[in-house]
Amino acid sequence: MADKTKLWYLQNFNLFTGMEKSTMLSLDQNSRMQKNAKKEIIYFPDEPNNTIYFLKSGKIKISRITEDGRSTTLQLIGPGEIFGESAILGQEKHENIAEVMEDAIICSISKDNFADLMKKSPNLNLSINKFIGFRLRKIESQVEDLVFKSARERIEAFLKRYVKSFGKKMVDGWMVRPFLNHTEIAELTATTRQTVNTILNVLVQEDEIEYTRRYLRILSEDWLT
Amino acid sequence: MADKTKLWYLQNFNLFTGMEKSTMLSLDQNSRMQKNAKKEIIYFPDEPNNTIYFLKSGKIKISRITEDGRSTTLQLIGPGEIFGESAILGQEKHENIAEVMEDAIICSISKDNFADLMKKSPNLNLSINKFIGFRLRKIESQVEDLVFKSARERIEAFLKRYVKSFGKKMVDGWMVRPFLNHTEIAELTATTRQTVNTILNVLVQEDEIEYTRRYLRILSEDWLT
DNA sequence: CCTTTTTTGTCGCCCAGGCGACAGGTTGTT
DNA sequence: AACAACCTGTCGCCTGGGCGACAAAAAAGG
Repeated sequence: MADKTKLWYLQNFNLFTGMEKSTMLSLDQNSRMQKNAKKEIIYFPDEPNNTIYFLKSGKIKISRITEDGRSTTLQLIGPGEIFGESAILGQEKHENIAEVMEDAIICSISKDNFADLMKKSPNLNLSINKFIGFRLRKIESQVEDLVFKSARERIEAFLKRYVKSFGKKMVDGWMVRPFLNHTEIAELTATTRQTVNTILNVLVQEDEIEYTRRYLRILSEDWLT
Repeated sequence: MADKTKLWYLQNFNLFTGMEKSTMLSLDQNSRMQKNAKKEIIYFPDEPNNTIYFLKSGKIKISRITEDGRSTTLQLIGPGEIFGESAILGQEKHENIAEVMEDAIICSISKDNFADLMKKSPNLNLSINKFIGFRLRKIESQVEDLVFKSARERIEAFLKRYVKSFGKKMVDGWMVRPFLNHTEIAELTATTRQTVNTILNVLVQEDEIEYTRRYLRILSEDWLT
């Protein structure tokens, strides 16, 4: 379990540490920066898939939508992570939707340019492989959670991961701000808004957490493990 | 939908078509063959992860087990596919269990040798990337299914995929043999033995399928789409 | 401020499907 | 042929949690 939790925040390793100077340089030359505000969509399903994105700051939500409009979140992308990586995995069209959750600064590069870079830099290749490995394992454990865990367990597990990836350690526990609303948590945990609400309140009752619309605080360090 | 179904059998592309002769040769030299009977375990969770496997014939089940013994199947590997690929994705220990479901012939190569090969052969690298891409998308749609589909829908979807990947087209529909038992189907669809039993019988009533312990036949071509 | 929109909080209904239990079939073994 | 081991078929109970509905609170916008 300790190991499993590690997985979710280890991924924040910097993709470019130890990268050759030349690679960094040509990455710099071939990429472009953009700013995107909350709620903007970076890509839609069925759009051609030819760009890799690096998130400098903000948060991106990768999710799936059914024809009848229900939606579930597959990944939350944080600063230092990449997304749209399916382009280098030979996928022609997006199947997911990428939406900005918190104002973001994004750096992007065409898949062709990136493929060239990967050919030239074994280090980059290795890092990317590792990165994809993380992704794969994350989704596998998401399947495991869906199959074996109750709604409450999924929500708790999510809170822990979230606070570890995005929170700060304070004297009196861990703290994240801003925090998500109930609908967003529901989509992340495959539950409903109402259930999230109830369970969150139970956790408050039980003095595990403290939360408002602005922030979430985990009171006891122990609870995180 | 048509496209989504495609995904599940497209993966049977041969990893080595268009491979350089030299690569094939050194693959041949560095790999070794083994035969494994049904129920043998190829690897366990927590074992170090330093081999890539190619399945020549038979079937392998990749699954996860909880401490209390419940288990769910993540992937079924068929002839022509690889498994244990997480080794090249920087994972040190197995998290899944690989079990032989039908007597298998397996070819294996150490991850170090394989990494060397990949460095030398851009084609291999490309194929592997594609392959990993398929894996990733499969699991993503598995998450989608778990979240949005009913037990019946999941079982139906599974039958369709299964028969398309492993079945033969006959004059009077599609046919697979041997077929799985109810517990195995339950683990593949995240349901229970009893539910599988009931739904299978409903499908027989409705003249969609015909099945015995030995085989499964899909009666109407239409039903498959 | 006052109005509109977005979130949160709570209830009650309802049902898909998990689970135990047990009976009858089938297959493999010696 | 008889026994063991496994697989299929069926019932009935029981509950987690989805879903609609609506009220209260908070935030946003003018």
